[in-house]
Amino acid sequence: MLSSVQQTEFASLFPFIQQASPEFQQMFYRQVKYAELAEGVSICEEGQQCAQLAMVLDGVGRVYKLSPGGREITLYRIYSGQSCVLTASCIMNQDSFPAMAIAESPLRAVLVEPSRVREWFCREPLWQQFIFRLLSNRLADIISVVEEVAFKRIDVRLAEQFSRSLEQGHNVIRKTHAELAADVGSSREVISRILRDFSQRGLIQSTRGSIEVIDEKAIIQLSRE
Amino acid sequence: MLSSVQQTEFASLFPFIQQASPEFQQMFYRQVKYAELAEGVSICEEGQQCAQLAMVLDGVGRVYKLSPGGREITLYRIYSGQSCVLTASCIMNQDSFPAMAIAESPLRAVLVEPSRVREWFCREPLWQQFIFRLLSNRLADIISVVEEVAFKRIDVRLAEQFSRSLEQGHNVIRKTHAELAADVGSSREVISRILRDFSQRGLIQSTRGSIEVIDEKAIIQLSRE
DNA sequence: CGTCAATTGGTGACATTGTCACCGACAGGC
DNA sequence: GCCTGTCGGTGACAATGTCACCAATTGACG
Repeated sequence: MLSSVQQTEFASLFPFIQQASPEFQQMFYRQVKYAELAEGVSICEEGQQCAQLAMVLDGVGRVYKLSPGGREITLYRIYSGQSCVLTASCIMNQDSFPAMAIAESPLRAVLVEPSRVREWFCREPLWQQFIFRLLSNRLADIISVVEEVAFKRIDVRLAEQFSRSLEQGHNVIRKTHAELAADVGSSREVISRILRDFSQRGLIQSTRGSIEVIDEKAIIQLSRE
Repeated sequence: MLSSVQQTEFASLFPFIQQASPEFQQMFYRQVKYAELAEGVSICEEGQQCAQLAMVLDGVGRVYKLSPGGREITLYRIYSGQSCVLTASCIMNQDSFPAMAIAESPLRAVLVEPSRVREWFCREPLWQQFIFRLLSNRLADIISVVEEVAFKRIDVRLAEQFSRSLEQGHNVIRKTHAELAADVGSSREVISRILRDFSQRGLIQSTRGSIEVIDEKAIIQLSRE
């Protein structure tokens, strides 16, 4: 059950709910739960059944693959107003989860029971459409990950990451080399070497745990290669 | 409109249709088309709107990404009883197609108009479920492609391909080095070198355009690394 | 404040993979 | 038999991944 404040917040982030009938809305809000997850908490483990579908109000979730050798690659991130499709898909098919998910920052979310997810999918077209859109957007996301990994040099992919930060107005990226490596699916040493080159060429300035973009134009140009 | 022979074939490959009401079945068969595509014909180009959803009766389709530099990587294949989800997903969302698809062997398929795909998705739960399942299975497929590309050595991935052929009872693989490269997302030269090693170690015997697996156990073991 | 352990980043050496520029061998059409 | 295009092979070099270290910095704790 959500409080009315929570309901308002939810409705502004998941606007499809506003188009539903008052009855559905009421039932929906009655049957879901509100939850907070601390940073770093695991949401879903590889191979597990999914306990619930999380619809994110605030914070960032990260879904990634882990290799036996300990390397990682980020598949996609979940921001507010989104939800973890993999969870949705494996809930719908009663499958096990093919990846890992953690709270990358403190998360506030609305949780839905698997049985409700399925029930509403059959009964409520708006819910159905929400889930379906999510799923097919993620499919596109992950295809672009394949493209990146298969075809692009790592320096270019790092530049892309930095460009994305720049677009959001952040020219300082607070990440360790290891975290960047996990994002692009490479290893720390490789990232270190590339960042050293970037530094020497005057593109960035790097300190422990954070990177400042100096030559924005050059970074953006590199990211387009 | 499908002939009654075609209807029978379709129903055996897409059994969900048998559970639908007679009215739906009738309407379905009346509103779809039968088509044959020659080997090598393009089904969908990158960035295009999808003209129709193809449900494959016979033959194999291949969906792949192309890099600017001319390299390729196979995302998944479409066998009989399946359908191209990407098509489905971009039809549903009226999106453009994020990859390429071609007929890898002569294809016989049933074609559905985009407007029907959407209409039935809203009206017929069985159709909905069929599309949804397809989509979420492909999501899992593509995630495993990411995993392969990001974490596995190419010799291992080649061995996996050969293992899959062996499982189907084929110890001769009729593919060129360039085709194998396109499958795993590498370049011909790399494949050539690895196959030379395989040959020298007595794992395979290779002639122009085809590869014979000699040491099945070793190939299977390598594929598990 | 000083000490210790964990985290972060740096490095050299070497294996794997990707790219480029070739070349020769082979097959099918004529 | 002669072309032409496809197929495969190769050497050289660049980019990336892996391993085994080490040094610097940070934070916790006494």
